[in-house]
Amino acid sequence: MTGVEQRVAGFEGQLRDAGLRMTQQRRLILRVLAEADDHPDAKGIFTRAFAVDPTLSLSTVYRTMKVLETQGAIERHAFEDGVSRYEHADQEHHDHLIDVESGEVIEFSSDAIEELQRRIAAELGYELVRHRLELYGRKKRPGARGKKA
Amino acid sequence: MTGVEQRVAGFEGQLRDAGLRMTQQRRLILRVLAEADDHPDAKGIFTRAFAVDPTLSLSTVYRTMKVLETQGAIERHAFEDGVSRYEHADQEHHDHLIDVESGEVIEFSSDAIEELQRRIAAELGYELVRHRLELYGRKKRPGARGKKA
DNA sequence: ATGCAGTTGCAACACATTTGCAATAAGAAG
DNA sequence: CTTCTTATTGCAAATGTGTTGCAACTGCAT
Repeated sequence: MTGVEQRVAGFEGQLRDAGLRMTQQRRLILRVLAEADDHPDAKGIFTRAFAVDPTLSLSTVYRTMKVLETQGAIERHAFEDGVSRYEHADQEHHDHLIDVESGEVIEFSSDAIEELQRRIAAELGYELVRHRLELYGRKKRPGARGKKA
Repeated sequence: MTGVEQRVAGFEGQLRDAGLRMTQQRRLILRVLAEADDHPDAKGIFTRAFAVDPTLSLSTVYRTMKVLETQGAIERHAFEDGVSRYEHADQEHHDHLIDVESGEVIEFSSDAIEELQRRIAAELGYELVRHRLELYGRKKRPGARGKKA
């Protein structure tokens, strides 16, 4: 819902407040991230941005991701494929379900699970700081109900 | 509880059944894993085993871990530090809580959370294949109750 | 004791990510 | 609008974890 323009402008303000500069490459990367509706990795971001500005370098993408993560502007995830994937952080907390066949990433959130995790941590004598929850599943055919006959 | 000897012998049988050989280095690595009560990474396993047999090579550790994982003898985990960590698989399923201050890994299991995950996946139209759940927490001081005053 | 695979050690390689460094460009100041 | 300071960039080289080709070696079945 939030406009891409506003989102980029928001990031820009955040950077400036931290004494950092809003460069052409950061603006570009920010735009790519704001427009992404998936969870691209550094190379994916680089590819999309490179299409717009062929002078951009991959290391700048990595460095920018680090800066943005520090600023809390993006979130980094590492699913089972090992590489870091990113998404902008202007949305509420959610976890991920990964389709083991297609690799597609579906976002979901569950208050019940959040609460349960907090309780489990508490029972172990810990205060929950954060968590990582990834479900790996296979799409059920609409017709099939439960286990296959 | 299970004796280290029996555990190693068990692994040995598994390997043999799969037409694989029980070599000195595998025996050694198996022993290191059986004796480990933490979640060492390849280098950690190598270091412990190397202390016993200085002719062992790191690549053998990596190769052995792959074989053992395929045999279902060990489980591989990748926490936030990125490297693969291993533990023997002769125990029931459990998840991990990592102490953000000390890095200590605590194991736990919860039927409630397992069930909840299955239900969430089902609601999204997926059959849960596996999951990854890691809680990151800070130890509560015994005296403190809930949030600090 | 013998022979055929499965295994090993080593070095080279693969890949994601980081970093040193000189050149460049934000953006504050004048 | 020019100047100046220094954050930032591109490039190449370096890391770090994990993999692999290959010749030598060794389980283990016979």
